[in-house]
Amino acid sequence: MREDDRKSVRALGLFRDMTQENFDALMTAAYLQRFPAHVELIREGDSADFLYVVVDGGVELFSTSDGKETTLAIVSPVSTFILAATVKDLPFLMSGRTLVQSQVLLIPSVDIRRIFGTDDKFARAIVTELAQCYRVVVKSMKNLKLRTAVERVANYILRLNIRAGRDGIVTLKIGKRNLASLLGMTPENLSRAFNVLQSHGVSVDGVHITISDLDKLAAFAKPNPFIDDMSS
Amino acid sequence: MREDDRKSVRALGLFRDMTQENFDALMTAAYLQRFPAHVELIREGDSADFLYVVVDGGVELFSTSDGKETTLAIVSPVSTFILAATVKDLPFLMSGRTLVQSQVLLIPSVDIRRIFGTDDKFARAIVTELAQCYRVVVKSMKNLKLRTAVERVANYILRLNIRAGRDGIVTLKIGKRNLASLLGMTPENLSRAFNVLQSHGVSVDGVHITISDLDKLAAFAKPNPFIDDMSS
DNA sequence: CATTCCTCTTGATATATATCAATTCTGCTT
DNA sequence: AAGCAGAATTGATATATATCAAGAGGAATG
Repeated sequence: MREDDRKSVRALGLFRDMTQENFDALMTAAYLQRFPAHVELIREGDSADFLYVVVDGGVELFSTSDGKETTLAIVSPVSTFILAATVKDLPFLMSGRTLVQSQVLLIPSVDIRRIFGTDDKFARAIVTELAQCYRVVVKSMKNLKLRTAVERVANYILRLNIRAGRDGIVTLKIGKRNLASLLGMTPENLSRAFNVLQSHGVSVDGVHITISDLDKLAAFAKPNPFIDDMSS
Repeated sequence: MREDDRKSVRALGLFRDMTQENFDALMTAAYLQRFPAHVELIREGDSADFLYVVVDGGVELFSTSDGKETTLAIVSPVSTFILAATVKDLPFLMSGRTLVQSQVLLIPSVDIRRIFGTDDKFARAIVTELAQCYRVVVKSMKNLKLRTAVERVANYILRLNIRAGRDGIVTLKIGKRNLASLLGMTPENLSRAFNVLQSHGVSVDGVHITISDLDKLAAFAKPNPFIDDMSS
């Protein structure tokens, strides 16, 4: 494992405050692996033997039932996923596959649970992380139940814009097919949503989105801090 | 606070393992209050000054945006709610109102956070509880994204049946208006969903639901353990 | 450079769900 | 017991979203 990869893992909220000794123990037990694109890393229902950390690339968390499939989250570097299954030692509720070639750190769940029992700072960090995850899903739920498909797309663009520096020029970092599934709609409908948003101050050219009239877009999207704010 | 109420709070996963001393400290700092039906206990965006425990009655957690409203959960006795906001000291993401006359225990968040820092067992219990909450919302999300409205109703009936003893006779414990909102549909559509389910082995008379053909219902609903199992 | 595959887009249509309006039902109050 | 208010149902219709089918563009491959 490269030194700066190790540093970026250490910098995560989850690992930042634990003792150096315990962090080293975790890293020694862990495997850093490189996977090609479109490889299934975990499958819904499997037991949670590892905590996963996306070090490089990107992972899609999705779920399947009765032939249908939906994307539940996109995990970008550097973040962990399936912490809840790991700490509860219960089967995964989601499957996960690489979107592109990715580097993933696999930390054995038994080590996570052992150190959770002995390292107060780590235990506290897990609480913070889980609470954060919970709130993110709740927001996502509200987004889905309280907004139409076009509104969800509009607010997604607004959130991208904030993360990209509020200059009105944003680039889609995931494919439109994935984005559609994440937002709970079909790819065809996403295409049409972009067309609708042309009359609300947005123009889309491939992965490049330009917000020509931010006020107009915001007036349509009606962003809500308790759905869209990433920080709280 | 009555002795058996105190006992049922103590029996909750969250409080079961903490020291008696710390539990007593929490209970001393807490207020047990009785509220009439349809009283708003917490409002989205307010700061989380208390952790709430529904001791008796029932509480609806809901959210509002741009004039629309949706029910996110129904909390039955004896359970806590808004733990995540409490431990992170962040604003509520949901509002909460009593459905019927209810007894609610309010535990000051500062005491929760203080004892979380000193009581290992309590900290561990919070992790378990948050992980559980997280998994429940994820399941709810999958239910919403992977199923049609009628399928959600069918699976809701199946889950009720399991909790009620699998005898094919279940009773709705919440109003149909609330149920519709919880399942992400209109009351009119819930009515029609019940009609559709008549041809799949279900008959509905007011709050009384009879499953006349469990296999037929299950064949239609296609229940999925990673969405519908309460225990995992 | 052409081919192929894949994603994206567009149009036509079907289905799911919501809305509006009108009753009916039900429990509660007086 | 009559009346009332909220809840639930039903029908008619509108809107949102999905599906099916076809075509257009783009990047990888030979």
